[in-house]
Amino acid sequence: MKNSRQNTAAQILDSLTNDIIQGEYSPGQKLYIKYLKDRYNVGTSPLREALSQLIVKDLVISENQRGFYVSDISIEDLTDIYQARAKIESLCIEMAIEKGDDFWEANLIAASHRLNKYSKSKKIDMGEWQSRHAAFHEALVVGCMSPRLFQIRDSLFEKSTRYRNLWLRENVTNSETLKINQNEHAALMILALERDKKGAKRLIEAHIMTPVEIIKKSLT
Amino acid sequence: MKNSRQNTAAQILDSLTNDIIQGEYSPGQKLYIKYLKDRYNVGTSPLREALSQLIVKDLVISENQRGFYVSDISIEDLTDIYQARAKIESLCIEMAIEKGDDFWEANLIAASHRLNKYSKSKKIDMGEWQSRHAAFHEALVVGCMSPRLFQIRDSLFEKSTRYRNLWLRENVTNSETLKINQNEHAALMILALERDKKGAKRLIEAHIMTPVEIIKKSLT
DNA sequence: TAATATTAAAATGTCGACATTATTACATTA
DNA sequence: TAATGTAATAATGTCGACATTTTAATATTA
Repeated sequence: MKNSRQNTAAQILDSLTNDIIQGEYSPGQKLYIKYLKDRYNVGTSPLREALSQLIVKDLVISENQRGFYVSDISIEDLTDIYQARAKIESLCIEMAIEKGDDFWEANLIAASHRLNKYSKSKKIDMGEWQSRHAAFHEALVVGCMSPRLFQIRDSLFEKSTRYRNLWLRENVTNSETLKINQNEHAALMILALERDKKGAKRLIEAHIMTPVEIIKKSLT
Repeated sequence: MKNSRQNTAAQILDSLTNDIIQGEYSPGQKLYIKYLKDRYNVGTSPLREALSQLIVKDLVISENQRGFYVSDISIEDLTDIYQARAKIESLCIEMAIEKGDDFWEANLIAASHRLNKYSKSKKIDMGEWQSRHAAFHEALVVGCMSPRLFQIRDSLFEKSTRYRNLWLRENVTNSETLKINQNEHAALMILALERDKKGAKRLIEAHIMTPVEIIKKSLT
């Protein structure tokens, strides 16, 4: 079976991206070509093509003749990424509130309901919760209708996920903070439906910045 | 002489990026591996590594077993990119106005002066003008102090440059529009120094969106 | 001993070869 | 003629080999 629509380079890119984000490789760690070839069972070319793409994605850095390294992390970078995320998300929501139509509203209400119901259920699978959580936030911004802004949003989210996961490694999710979170989500939806741009912007920025202080502590 | 701090892949990435942005290759054009190898005198590996990076930069797309193509352009993409640029630039200026200190102000005044003086000179070299123009806009936003937002700003600028250059191929720069432009620059600086966020945001967004309609016509 | 030089080992980056897949040109059939 | 099948040509994507450079280990000198 030599199938799969993707070529080896694309597959290895997915695996590597995931492994770096999940903290399988530590920040700053050297990525030896030979080791990676063995581990993922691939040849030099597709591996290096994947690493080249990871450089552009800021997950890997390289020095000529000195190889590849997982990108470093820092508190400055953490805050910068979250700050940028907050501002972009805020921008998307502002535009969504300006442009959003009935379908946007309906879809938002539905996504909110799905997240809300699941948050109150007895046994919570974190994967499922994250999926519904992401869907809710996407429903908020999708009305802004800008592919480029979504792309920027996604890439910033990917970068921030790395920090969040490094933090999750040591901390189990607190159900207390989950409830506060849930209230904010409800409030966000209402502000959006009321077309309250200022209020929605203020809240989403605070909402996104909330975990920063906690993650900061884990990093020191 | 086998020097240069960069490796072949990095060099070829620069050349290819430039050639695509300058319109050396047309949108949608197929990029044959063999042709590129001959043209840039490189082997398969570094070439494919560069092409892989160009995919992430949205300048190239690839289909498995069907090779690489220069990314297509469209009016929708043109407007989306410029719109996103306008919003990001606006965001950066807003943050710069909030955070900017005396040095930011001084540097802004200086950059404005350099652009202004050159714009009034008799013989204008377009390269030099663009350089001073870019420096002025950078002086405006640099106060926002966010590496990630700058990165986003740069990548969007690169993408928009492609459209602008495609347009410049057929149209010589109009000295009339240059003057209107120059007035806007002066106004921008004043608004920034007065810390008028709303005014500066409104103007910069309009300023960036100005060329869109003209480029649109060239594309049809 | 500390600093420098020398050698050995290891890792990187580039190339051309080759198997696989896609495309084109041509032939066959209805 | 149009549609389908077949052979040939061409292009892609992957691999391992190899030259070059870096790193580590060891020896030499002041």
